[in-house]
Amino acid sequence: MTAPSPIAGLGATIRRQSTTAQVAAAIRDAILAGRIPPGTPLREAALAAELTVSRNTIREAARILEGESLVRYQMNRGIVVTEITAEDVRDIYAARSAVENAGVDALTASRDPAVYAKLADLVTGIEGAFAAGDADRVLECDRLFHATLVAATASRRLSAFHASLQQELRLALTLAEHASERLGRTADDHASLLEALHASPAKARSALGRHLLAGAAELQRLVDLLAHDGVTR
Amino acid sequence: MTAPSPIAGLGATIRRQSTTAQVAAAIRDAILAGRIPPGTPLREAALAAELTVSRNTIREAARILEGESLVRYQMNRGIVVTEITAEDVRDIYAARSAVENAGVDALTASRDPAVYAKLADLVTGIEGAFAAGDADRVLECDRLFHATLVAATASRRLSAFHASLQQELRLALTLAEHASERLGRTADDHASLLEALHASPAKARSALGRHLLAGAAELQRLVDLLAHDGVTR
DNA sequence: CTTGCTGGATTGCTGAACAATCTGACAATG
DNA sequence: CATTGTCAGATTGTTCAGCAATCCAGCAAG
Repeated sequence: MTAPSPIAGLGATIRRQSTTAQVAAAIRDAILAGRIPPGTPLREAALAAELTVSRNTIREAARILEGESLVRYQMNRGIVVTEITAEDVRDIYAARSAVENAGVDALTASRDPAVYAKLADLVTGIEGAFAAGDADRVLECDRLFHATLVAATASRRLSAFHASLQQELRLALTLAEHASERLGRTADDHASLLEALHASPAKARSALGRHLLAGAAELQRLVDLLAHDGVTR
Repeated sequence: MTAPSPIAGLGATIRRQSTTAQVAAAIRDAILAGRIPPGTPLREAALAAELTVSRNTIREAARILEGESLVRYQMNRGIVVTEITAEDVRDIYAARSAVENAGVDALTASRDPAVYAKLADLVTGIEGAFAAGDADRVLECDRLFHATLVAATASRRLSAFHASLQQELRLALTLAEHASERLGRTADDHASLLEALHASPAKARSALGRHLLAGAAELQRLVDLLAHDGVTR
């Protein structure tokens, strides 16, 4: 089954990235870091010049990002960074709920101690980062916590979908440069959530439901607020 | 909130499709219809000539299809129609199970009679199509049945994800030009599944689980079989 | 206050080009 | 005879210049 040359255990594979992929990554990073706010039209010529790359390459990269719904193509109007509405937030949280509940089912069925350990680590990670005032790391650990939960389903596609949902949420979060009150509750929530995961499936489900609902409500409020101020458009 | 010119109720919107979108649609159809079997490399120049379109346009379309995972890009080797493995089938059914269970939860919570009616219609549609020997329509109704179930969650993203999963499965099915035995059980399964949906959430979940598991097993067997014959590659 | 027009900006798509890379075959080598 | 080197042809990755269609803002006219 393996390759005919089991010479060395050099696990390192040479990674050649296409220019298109690099461009996509660059733009993605810029968007997720909030350097390009939602609603901004991306001028192809400008981007091409900026990245010293052909306009066609930009377009291909944009198609990729469109597939991740980070960006939308408007006919004859070009590329626009996706704007997240309160309705979108509701939808995303509904989807997350469905997917993460599957994770809960898988975990409470397998009771895999490795997963529980990882989750516990992440909870302490959140608490530590919060104490240190490192907002980015709090969010990162939060993301990983939920990703780990979904990973318990052992389905690559579910994990990918979930990652995409979290990426979209991050898009909304860029508007809200570190809402500190939100971070406060994050730590407590995850601790009690983990507790519920150790208890019964039913408790876990309802705890997760509450956790997500709270997050959704807060983010929705935020999005609505900023939409009224009309920073973009 | 509405447009400032509520003149007429002409619901028809002019639909201008980009060439890229049309090309993507054409290729997608060809793939899903089995006209281009999995594993086939798509030569850009040939496609461009065939569709009387520029090579760049083909590439953009391919990026779109890549996002739907109908096609993969291999560095310096170009576009290849995605091949589905038995492992993929397992993964897809796991994901479907998670998503459709969310549909079950939503439906058994709302008890929306409209949804039940639609599902009942589709079951009779399956039975009718099967009696008439119309395999395509059977599969179509099957798809719609499950899509309707997921639609009960009222989440656009969940529905989109589910549709994508079903599209991937269709990719595997092209190999198996109408496995007639499979169709036989489909009718019965859905009828009893609908019954369970009327009963309790728990019954519905387990019925759905059995239904999907059976489908997965059959399709996996099929894929493995065809993989050994090595029709492609 | 709507309509019509106009010029500049930008997109959608094309067609040609060229270097880098892959593929398969064939010769050379030990 | 299995491995390695070499070479030509095919194909991809990317660039470039260009043109028609479309959008947009502003301004003139009704």
